[in-house]
Amino acid sequence: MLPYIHSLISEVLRKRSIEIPDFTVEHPKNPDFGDISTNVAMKLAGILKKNPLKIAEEIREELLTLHEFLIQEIECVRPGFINFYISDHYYQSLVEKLIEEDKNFMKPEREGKKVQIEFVSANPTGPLTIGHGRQAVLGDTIARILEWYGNDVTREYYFNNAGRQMQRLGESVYARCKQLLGKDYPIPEGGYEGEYIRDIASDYLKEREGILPENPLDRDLIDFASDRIFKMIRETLDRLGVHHDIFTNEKDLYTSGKIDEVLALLREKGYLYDKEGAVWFRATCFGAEKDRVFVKSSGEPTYRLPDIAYHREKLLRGFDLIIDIFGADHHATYPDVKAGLEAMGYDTSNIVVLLHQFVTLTRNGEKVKMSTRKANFVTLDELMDLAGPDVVRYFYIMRTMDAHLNFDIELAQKESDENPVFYLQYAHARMNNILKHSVDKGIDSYLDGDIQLLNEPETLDVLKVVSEFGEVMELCRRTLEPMHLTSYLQKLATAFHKFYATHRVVTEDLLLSRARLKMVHAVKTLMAEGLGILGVSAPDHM
RNA sequence: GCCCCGAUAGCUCAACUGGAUAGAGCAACGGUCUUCUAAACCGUAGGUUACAGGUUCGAGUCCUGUUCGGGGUACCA
Repeated sequence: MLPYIHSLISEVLRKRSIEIPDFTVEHPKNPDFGDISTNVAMKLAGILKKNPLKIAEEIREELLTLHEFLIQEIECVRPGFINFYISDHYYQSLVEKLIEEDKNFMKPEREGKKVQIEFVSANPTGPLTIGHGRQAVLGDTIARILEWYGNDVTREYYFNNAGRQMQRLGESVYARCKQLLGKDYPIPEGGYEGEYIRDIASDYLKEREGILPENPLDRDLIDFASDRIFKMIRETLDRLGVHHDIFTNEKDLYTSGKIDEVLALLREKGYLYDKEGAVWFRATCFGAEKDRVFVKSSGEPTYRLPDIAYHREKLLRGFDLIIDIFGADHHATYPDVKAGLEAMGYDTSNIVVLLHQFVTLTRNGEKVKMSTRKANFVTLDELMDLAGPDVVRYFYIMRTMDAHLNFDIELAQKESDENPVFYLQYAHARMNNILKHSVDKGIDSYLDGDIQLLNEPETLDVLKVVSEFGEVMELCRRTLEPMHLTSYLQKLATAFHKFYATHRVVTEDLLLSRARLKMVHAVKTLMAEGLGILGVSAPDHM
């Protein structure tokens, strides 16, 4: 509806040969200002050097000649706003549209882009934490939104199974094995101290019949440990409803020679130089303050190099859009990756980096400091034990990724009432129950209900919220912020609960009952669709 | 020092590209179930949008500076 009004106004201006300014068409916060409002006259006031209210009146006159039946009334107000009142008929018609289009309600033409989205990407050194959870849900929900638009989305997990972290993991398991064998053997400095390490050590000894390799950095030991941890990670993600299509590991980039290719290309373009035994990249050519080391004097690459090689692979794989989701701590690294790619002559404009702020955990009103190494964290699994996957998913995307997320353990543990998720699910269950009740009452069909009977304010308010669905989805896609959908569904549920409280659906009045049942059916479809995009279940009973 | 995020009701947070009287939930207080689920609804109360300037018809939103909090700024990942 908003783009439609926008185009109507543009048409009027074009007809009058007035240059079209950058103006907004929106739903005003205050219902006294109509269903839709535009500031076009005020934008034109400066250009035309005329009174904005006068301009508004002129545009209104012109619009009235169009005899647009969807618009009931147009009014011009104080500084120069033009407010539109949309006819009830339009809102009522949405009920039929929703039933007819079902899951394609307000969905535009298939976009058909190839999208790759990388997220979570935690190295297999321990269970996923609450911090990883935010990224998992954020990435998956963004993927669902893009899929809704008919894009082909690849969910990808990139991990490092070759570096120093893996060595520390091996050493830690090794130490635990030694201890299990009755030896006094300390966990190395910077090693992993979690209980899961002990379990892995115990299983390792069992499966290898008590034989421990002599070298703590033994490949078999490390692989055993990382495989075990990866299995845990995948089970956790599975439980959360997050499924990656591809797992890419850093080790393969070395064995396949991709790292060397990048070095050769950069060398060829003249962006590398040797200094103090290390290989340096001229990051300053791309706006960085300092040049960066790509290969240490020890001969090992820094993390930037495989990151660049990996992203080069992504570009070569031919995606229309590449999305990376990182925690705020990565904010300094992605400019280097982009610089490296540009140095090789690649266009990085289709790479979008989304940074989310951290998750802080509070327990008894105090912040809990988390560290995987020290194992004083709450895992994502434990969180799901407390609150269930639906609540966890919802909580993670309730907020913009730009803001810190405060996860209150007490609140998560609390039974339902304070959980906004239940509010939505309850609305859905209620709608389902009404439909079920109508069957019990012997109303066998309502799809031929007369939508013109849906004319009370509370009923139309529900449909007004329904009318905004397309705009909200568009907003989610544009900003890649699923949060807008959560607040929309809250709004939808509120409108419905209010309708429910004022109007009884199934009554003696059969015609009215049918009309209302039809609306309930339609809104239930939309609520289920919205929850589905969020990856939250829509229960029929609660 | 420099870079990135944030600061809005007692608490957790909204406010779509600058729009009209800054909104929800929780907590507090008061109402509403013989009728489709009260996990709901209605009402009361709660604000100098961290601070100071600036830009304009109009600023929570944009610009500059300040304060506080988080994260970066490695031959760690």
